[in-house]
Amino acid sequence: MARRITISDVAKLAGVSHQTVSRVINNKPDVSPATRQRVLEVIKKTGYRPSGLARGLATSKTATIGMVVPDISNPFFSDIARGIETTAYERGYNVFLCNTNEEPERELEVLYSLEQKQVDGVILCGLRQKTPALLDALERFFAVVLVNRLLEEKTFPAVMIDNQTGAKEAVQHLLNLGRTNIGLLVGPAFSYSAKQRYQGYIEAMHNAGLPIQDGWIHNCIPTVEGGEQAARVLLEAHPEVNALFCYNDLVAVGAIQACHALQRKIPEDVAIIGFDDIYLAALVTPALTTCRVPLIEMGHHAMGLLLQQINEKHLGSRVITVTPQLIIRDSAPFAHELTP
Amino acid sequence: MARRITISDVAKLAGVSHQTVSRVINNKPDVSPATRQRVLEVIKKTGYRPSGLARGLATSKTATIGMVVPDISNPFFSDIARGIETTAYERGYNVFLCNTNEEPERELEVLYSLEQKQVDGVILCGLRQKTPALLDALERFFAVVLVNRLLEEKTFPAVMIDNQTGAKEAVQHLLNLGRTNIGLLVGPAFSYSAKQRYQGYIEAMHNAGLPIQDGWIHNCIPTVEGGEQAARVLLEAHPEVNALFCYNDLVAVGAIQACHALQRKIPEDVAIIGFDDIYLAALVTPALTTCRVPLIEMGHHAMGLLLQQINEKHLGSRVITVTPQLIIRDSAPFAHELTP
DNA sequence: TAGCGTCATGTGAGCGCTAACGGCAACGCT
DNA sequence: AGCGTTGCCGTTAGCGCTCACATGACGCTA
Repeated sequence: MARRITISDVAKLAGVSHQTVSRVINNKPDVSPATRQRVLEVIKKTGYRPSGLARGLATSKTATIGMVVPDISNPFFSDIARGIETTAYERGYNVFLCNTNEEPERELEVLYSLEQKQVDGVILCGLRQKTPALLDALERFFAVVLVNRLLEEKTFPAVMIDNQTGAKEAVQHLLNLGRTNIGLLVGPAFSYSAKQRYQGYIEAMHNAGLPIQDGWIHNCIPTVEGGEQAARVLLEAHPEVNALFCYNDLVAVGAIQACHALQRKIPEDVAIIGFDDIYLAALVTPALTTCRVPLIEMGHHAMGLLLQQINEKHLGSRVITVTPQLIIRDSAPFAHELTP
Repeated sequence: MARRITISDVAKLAGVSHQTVSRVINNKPDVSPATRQRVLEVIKKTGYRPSGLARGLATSKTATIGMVVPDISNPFFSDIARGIETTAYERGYNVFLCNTNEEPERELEVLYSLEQKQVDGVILCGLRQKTPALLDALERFFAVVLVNRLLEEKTFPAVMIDNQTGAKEAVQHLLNLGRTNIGLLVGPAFSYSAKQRYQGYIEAMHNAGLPIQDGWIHNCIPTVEGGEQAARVLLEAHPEVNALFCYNDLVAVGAIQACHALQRKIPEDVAIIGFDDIYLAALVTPALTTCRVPLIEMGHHAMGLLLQQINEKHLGSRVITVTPQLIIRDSAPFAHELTP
């Protein structure tokens, strides 16, 4: 492992100053073609690679952004990450992907870490905490974008999902299917998205002139297991329920499992709709009707907002909202597709 | 956005030299308790944060490692990432997770990028390329660990799966189930893992004194769609096949879909086994029998090997091999569980 | 011819940190 | 008393790059 080749080594070998080498590697115009060629040849021959650390220190820019997610295994976040990364790559930025493993206290640690690395900005997906320390930490970044979460205490540019409209349309689809006894597995009690999806459910039921049955609405952990348990409890207590709108696809898969266990046919006895359209939704049996959230597109938007902030500096509380699209599959088909 | 507080600012305010501040933040012993306290108070009051860039430049160490994966959405890789990250976190290292989006040429770009950032080492999962340029790039890193891939041209420490044993046991399970017409969806033609899983299939069939039927063996793209297509073609051409061993769980899910389309009952008509036990395997219907690869454990091993290399420097061609474990579910149950 | 502007290149300093070495005082041992 | 060791702290230089400014040569215009 030899000592690294530096800009000074290249300068000596090319017979120019270190500044000329810098001009060449940064594509500055004020270098003669002959000198440029000579320097490029030395660079190629020696395999010289600029140090990103030194460049970052000198320029206060690293062309790197941080992305923080609660769980990289969750397709919801990994699809957003893909969108962010594609846009970042196109614009010459690297993405430093940090996973907090669903441990909220690690969000602060990760932010400190990213600050030390002097990333040019951060994108936070599904923020779990909002302590004063965390808000302080966010303030120290030049550019910040939130995804799927707003903060009342401080506004940042954000990319949001129109959860209410998505939920309303999902419930409307169930109503179109002739179902009026519609249950709601609403996800975590204090979840931002859950509140909005609940509002969408309420709106659709009101629009149809139907009363809200508290017994048909259950909170649940947003996992397959959480969904299975809540659906089982709800359906056992309320066998009249003939449709379920679920907080997300994982919860919906759990509800499918509960129906199987209770010998309830899907969609004949209970129609089921999820939310997100993660890749799993099309692979389970029956294939899941769901609200597709354009996750990769959200990633593009988030990176776009961050770049604007980095380049223009004042974006205030700009919010981009994406609209879910209902994807009809077997778990809640169109009315005419349902065998009588 | 104020100018960042530096070590010199803290030194002035605390009335000491910058070197003393450095000693304090690095927990060096040769500072008096009174001086240390004074400095720590200034640090807390000013919110000073050391620059990781400057530290990296001065020490040639960044306490950061790179991890390269072909597709972060694939649970196989995201689970390995979790294992890597847990071990890295415990040892004070950050993980820079880089996704090549299944574009092999991006592997080289990502490696250049990681080199600029002067990461202390890299872990490469599922390497797709092995060009001379790529090998050169790998040589420039102080520490390198491969996951699920070896290179003939150059040895690096690696974490491997005992694909052959896993495959042999999966096929043995099918034989125990009384199936002798066992098909193999073998994955990509030039895949390292595919060759070993093929060998395991051959070994088990030979052990049972059964001839190898070439028509029962198909290559396929390692996706759900690839598996669905290959299974359909194979089962249509060879309706006598009553069991399928599949390259991985995604391919197996595809095979499940093909059986449904062909009105072949699982497992009564065709028993199916996958490989990996990604999270999806337990959620499809019927739940998938598969060889569970301890992915998180692989991540722990990979990071462990990398740390050894960073700290001790000469690990040669050390290879850790993990053994898959057969997980019996509905797609290929035990013989006594099969209804006659 | 003199002065000014442009082009190409070089010199010096600084970004923020750590390593290496030096200086000084206090203490203990011979 | 003299020497060596330890503890504490400070000064200097360097890591590898970029920015700012300076310099010399050349060409053009008044």
